[in-house]
Amino acid sequence: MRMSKLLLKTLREAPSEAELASHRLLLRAGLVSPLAAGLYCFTPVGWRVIQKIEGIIREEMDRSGAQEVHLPALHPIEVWEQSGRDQAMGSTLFRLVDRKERGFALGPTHEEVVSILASRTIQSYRDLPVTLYQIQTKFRDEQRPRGGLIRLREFTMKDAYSFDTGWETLDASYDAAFNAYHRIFARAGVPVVPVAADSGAIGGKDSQEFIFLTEDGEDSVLICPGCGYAANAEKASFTRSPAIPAEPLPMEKVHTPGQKTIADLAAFLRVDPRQTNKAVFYRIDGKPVFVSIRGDLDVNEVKLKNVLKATDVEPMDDATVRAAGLVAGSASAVGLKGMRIVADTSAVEAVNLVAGANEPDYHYLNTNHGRDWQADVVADIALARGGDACATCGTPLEVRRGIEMGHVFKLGTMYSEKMGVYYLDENGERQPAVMGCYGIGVERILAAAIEANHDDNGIIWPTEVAPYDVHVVVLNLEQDAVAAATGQLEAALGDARLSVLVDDRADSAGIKFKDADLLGMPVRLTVSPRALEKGGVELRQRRTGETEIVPLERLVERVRALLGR
RNA sequence: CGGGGUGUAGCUCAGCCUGGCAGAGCGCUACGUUCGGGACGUAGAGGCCACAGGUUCAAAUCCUGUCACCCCGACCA
Repeated sequence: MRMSKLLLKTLREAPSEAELASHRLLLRAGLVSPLAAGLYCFTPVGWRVIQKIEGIIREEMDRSGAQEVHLPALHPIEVWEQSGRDQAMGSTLFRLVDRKERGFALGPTHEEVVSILASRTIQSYRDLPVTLYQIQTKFRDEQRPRGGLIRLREFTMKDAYSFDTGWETLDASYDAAFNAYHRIFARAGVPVVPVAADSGAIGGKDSQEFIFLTEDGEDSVLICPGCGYAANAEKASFTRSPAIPAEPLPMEKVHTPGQKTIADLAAFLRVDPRQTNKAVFYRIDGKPVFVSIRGDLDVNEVKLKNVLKATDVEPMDDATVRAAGLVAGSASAVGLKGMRIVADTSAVEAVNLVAGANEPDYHYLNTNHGRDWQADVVADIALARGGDACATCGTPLEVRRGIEMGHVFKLGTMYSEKMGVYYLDENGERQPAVMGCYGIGVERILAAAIEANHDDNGIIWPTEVAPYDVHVVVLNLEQDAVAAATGQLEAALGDARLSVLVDDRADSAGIKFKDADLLGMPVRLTVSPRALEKGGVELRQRRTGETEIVPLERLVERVRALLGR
């Protein structure tokens, strides 16, 4: 490709809207152009990278035994009603109506549709296992698109779905996808760590996210430097610091004027926060719920949601708090009636806790579960934080930020049953297929590849996703020797199936070099009178900055070696 | 949806406080000179100052409302 013909406009300065390095470089290098929040146009160079990434995904998915299909992005709404997820998805689902007033949705994911396809094509255990995948545009009306390509409203996902006869063989399908994912991210130049993830209310079993660790990430993960345990913030388990041991003492009411927070209360009474009982009010699926947890801990709303098998958890609004007779700052489960009480194990195991007296400016000393109050549900609903002890080895956990690049998930039979994916087993009995699902965000790989591979001058493409293998800077193209060498080199590289971008523009050398650095092809060649005098063309590696003069006849060999082909 | 910020040329921004001809740099077009790290000269093109309403002799500027975009939180690839 000759740059004089290429639709590409690089920018000297990045648009002010961009904060993430990847977002800035995507715009500066002219790879994308914004259309609206969460919607981007890809220019020819940007699109080449997307295609490279999709190519890697196809190769690795095919290699893992998965089969590519293509499903509609436009779904009759009935499909979503059948699974019940038109409710669960809520306003994330883009909805529309056709000319006959029939309801449709733009697919945010494809469990339902792939299940319908599977239900018609899978009949016998002999048809299983099978893994289907597609590379498809997804639509989600996100609450907040952000970070350039990190969070889009229209994006490309490689989504795969496995169908097995049982949980045991699902493990093999899951592992195959897991391994394919490692290879995909490695080839795309994106370092990832798998972390345990929440499997949600769908009732699945194992779930892991592939996280690209970066300070600018939107997710928090907890990682144990001791044993390698890693989980996202919602899922992470940890060992609570021990309760302060004591013999139960009689409950006692004390005056605590103005003490509303745990910190104030603990200081006022000169007790450890672990010696207090924190009260948090929620509205869960429309009903008030009282949550009790030891004062030094916080509530993990995802764990809470899962424990109650709820779909909607939100803090209780002030009006409801008042209507329920709760006294914010002095509330506790002691004597509480009229709502469900959920307690973290910490609040139940500790002895002699300070708790609210449900009366302004008064608290009780020495409250004890079982004697003074009774939880309806006791469970692990505590949020892991940095510094908390690893549940496995006790080492303090570290908090890291990251971006979710992929997600693998053992779904089980929920969709099979709702969408009717049944097979006949060896005994002729009808069984639901056991499913798994596996997603990768294509644009996110592009963004993360840049995030992980750039310097102050621009992008440094990992060789497998670079839009072109070689960037040729031509200086003094008007000189016959330079023009001849350029043509010769272009042909030789082309014959060797290497893709080449030739900067034949009538711009100054400085502009061309700056653009070459910004665009980030792994190998830059400079064809110029000066280089030709030295016996060849100048080869510069983008990543290291090393330069060398390479004779034309040895060029292909040298470039191949550098690219690893 | 809550909180914060920004809307002026393709991009970065000044002008707004204190109302009075719409500006600079970069980019773009033409010609000439340059030609190994974002060159120079000359001449140009390019604007509904986000939108709507109001105040005023007069609004980019003051007031009200709306919209869009970005950032921080709850959701996800």
